[in-house]
Amino acid sequence: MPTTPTENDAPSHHTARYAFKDAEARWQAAWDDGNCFAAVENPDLPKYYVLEMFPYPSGRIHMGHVRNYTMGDVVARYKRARGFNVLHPMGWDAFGMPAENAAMEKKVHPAEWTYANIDTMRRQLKLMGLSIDWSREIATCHPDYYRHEQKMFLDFVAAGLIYQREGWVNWDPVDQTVLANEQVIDGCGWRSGAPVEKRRLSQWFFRITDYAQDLLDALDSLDRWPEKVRLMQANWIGRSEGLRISFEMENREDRLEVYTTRPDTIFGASFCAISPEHPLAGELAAEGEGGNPALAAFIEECGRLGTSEAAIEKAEKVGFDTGLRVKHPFIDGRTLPVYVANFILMEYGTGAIFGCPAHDQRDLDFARKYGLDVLPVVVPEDDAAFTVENEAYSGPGKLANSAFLDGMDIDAAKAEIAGRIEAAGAGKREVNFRLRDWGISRQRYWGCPIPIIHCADCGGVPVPEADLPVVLPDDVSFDRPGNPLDRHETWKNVDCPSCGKPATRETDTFDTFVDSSWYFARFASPHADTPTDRAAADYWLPVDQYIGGIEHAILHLLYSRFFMRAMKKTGHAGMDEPFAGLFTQGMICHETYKTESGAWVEPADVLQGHGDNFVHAETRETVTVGRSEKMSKSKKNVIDPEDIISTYGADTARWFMLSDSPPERDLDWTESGITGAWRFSNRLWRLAAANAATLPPPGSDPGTSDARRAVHAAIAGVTEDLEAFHFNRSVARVHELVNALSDIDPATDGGALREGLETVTLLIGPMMPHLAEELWRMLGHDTLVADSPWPVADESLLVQDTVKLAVQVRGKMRGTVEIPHDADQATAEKAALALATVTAALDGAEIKKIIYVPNRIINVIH
RNA sequence: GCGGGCGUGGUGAAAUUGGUAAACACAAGGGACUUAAAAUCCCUCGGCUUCGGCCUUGCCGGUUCAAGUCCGGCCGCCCGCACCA
Repeated sequence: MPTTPTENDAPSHHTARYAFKDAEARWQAAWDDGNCFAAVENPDLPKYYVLEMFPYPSGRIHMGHVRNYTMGDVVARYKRARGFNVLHPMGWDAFGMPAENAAMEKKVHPAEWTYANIDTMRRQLKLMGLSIDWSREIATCHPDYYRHEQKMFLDFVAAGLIYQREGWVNWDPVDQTVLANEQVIDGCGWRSGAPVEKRRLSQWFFRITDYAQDLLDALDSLDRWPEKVRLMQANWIGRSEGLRISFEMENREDRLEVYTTRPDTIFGASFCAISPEHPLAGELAAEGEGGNPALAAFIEECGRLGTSEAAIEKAEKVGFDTGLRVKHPFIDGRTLPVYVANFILMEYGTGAIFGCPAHDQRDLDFARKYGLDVLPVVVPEDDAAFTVENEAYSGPGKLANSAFLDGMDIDAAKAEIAGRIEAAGAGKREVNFRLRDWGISRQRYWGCPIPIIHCADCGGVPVPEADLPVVLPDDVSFDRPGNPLDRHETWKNVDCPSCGKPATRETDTFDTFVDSSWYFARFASPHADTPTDRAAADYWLPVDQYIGGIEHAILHLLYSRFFMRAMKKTGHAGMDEPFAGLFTQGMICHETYKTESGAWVEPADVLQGHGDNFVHAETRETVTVGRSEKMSKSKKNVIDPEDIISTYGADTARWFMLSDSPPERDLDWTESGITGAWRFSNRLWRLAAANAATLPPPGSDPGTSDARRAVHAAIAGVTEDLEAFHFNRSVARVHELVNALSDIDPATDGGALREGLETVTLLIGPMMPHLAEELWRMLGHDTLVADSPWPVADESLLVQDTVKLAVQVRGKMRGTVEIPHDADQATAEKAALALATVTAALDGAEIKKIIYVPNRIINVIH
């Protein structure tokens, strides 16, 4: 660790330091006393809702939070200064697994653990000096919050937005719960990292697929979202246009429904394949005398292989010839074998395909393995000798070997087949989505109870509204794995609200992503008796600027978009899209250290020896410096924000977070970076402290000094950069301004220096709010920067009388000339041609052309 | 495999969207102040140079009066999705 700066050293102007500890506490109290950041609906003012993704109360804040909330606070304070009625709230995403893990490991109740963490993190966030309306604080684990979630669930059920069904689910064997598709990453649970298994369970689902098309189309309207996030969502929704074809089967009355996006390749079809979970597969295994034991065994084998997603990905493509054959729809007398194949997904399309090996790699692998025909039916143009060996061809070309399609391009052939199939009543055009309905049942205690009672006679009965909320029981134990609600007899066993007979509560709780799918709406009216107060929600929503990590590009951001639509349908909100503007920040990275034995080492335990040699402080093992990676406990490369804040102050931490790296990019935590920020805050403080006493009073004439141009250029520049989220450039411009102010002679240009110091104070207000208040007071003001309007640049000062014009000869730089601003071409030419370097470069040659871009460049061509 | 992004000094980066490449900072080196250190202040800081200049934004080519920026082709990293028919 660096030397801790001591406060209040010698009073010399060269060595005195900013006493940040006292100042930061003092100004935070002043903002509280002034109730500065309380948001009140006011239809006469333009509103601006700034929101950072709310934290999970894991224990302590980390650097990612500091960066996230600093950016949000800059936006909130800047917009306030620009006259907006700003809403900037904070809350806690407080349900979830870590609380239960803590309960199991530390024998502490999840609620107690969670609320203690919230207290710690609230205290830490307050140290940062954020302009938050704390009166709107919410925690999703509190019944005052989740009772409204239960109410909306019942409304959603009534509106047909929710259903219950049994189905295959992703089961996390470590967390002992179901995961949504979005929560399975590379075949493993997003939290536990354990390989996910397949289980069949009864689950509640949100009908997000009903909105697939709308969620896709509306992405175009989100013009203040990163292109990357919109693209990721579009890919996730995964729209595909194709054709459902109904194949006639030999010796069977029913038909085989197949979905394809390549109907043009129908003449190249050499087999059909169905999922092991397809009903037909089961029927064929059971039919006839004694059934088909080999097929039944194959299906069972697929089920066993398919217990983990990871296994599926590595599994070889295998099939089983059922002996059944289907008739080719366009070739009389041609039939195709029907296989059961392990790579066909029941959940997509119809769970059945036709295989065209020449134009699909999977089909080709399958055909080679089972000796099926490979007939190319799309041939690239100008390739007479085209054949398919081990690589399927999926590029453009003309149809061949395809009867009436021959010579067509792919699109025409698709249309032709679709038209004929539809005319014959043998299928129809169909749109399919990759997106699945959102399964929200979790077999966990620490979540919002699903307000349903299961009755043997009445089925799943909604809990009557009068009985809401269904509150989690406190008396639970975590000495056994599984869900304690399941074995809580008095909580679980209740009478059916419909018929009065004994019944049982649903013991599953909501996926915590449900909690975070509407919290932004609750912030508009956090104390309302209903989920939302429509007047408040209609005033504040949508969130104008949302800020958070890219890791939520799909999960949280897609769920919330769906939830907003569901709330609109049930009258709880009036719009479709929750977030008008989205900014995704980069991560905080730090160097990693490893011993020879491969163990990670904390930066504090590393000693630097000679040059680039590092050793472990205790063991003296050689330590190698690894590449910079995302700060994480497992890699032991974390820096605790509270240490930094207590050593350097919140403003220094905030300033460093905004400096150097563009906010969307990863930021490398460096010791020198934070000390640099600390030195700058002191330098600025000293500049003001050294001059405050002798400056002319507030409101004095700034005079006509040239220095004023730098002041107003800084206003214009910082304003532009903050609007565009270019915080690192704002920081650079403030540096430039302070450098310029340091050169002003207070004796001759005191008015200009006052204007400059006041301006820089207001400009850093959103970024280093405590220091800004301190300087403002020092400069003789008794108002708060937090209540002060943003400075306005004097346009007339931005235009310089003369400009330095770049001079080129045939595109090569030859020097610059100083000419009047907006000078005409003749003036510019005369000045340029008078330049010695220009005459030398021309060497008497005839000038053919002169290109002149006023105030920028002049290019002489010979 | 499919989709997307990125590549600029020792380092983080900037470049008014085609118009003086390297702003601002960090690190480094030199100096001042100091018994000394810290803090602070000043200077140097892309490369080569015969001191005239020449070269320089991953590599090759193109468009243009002019290319870090636009187009084509390579190379290298990073991210997302992935048996989706």
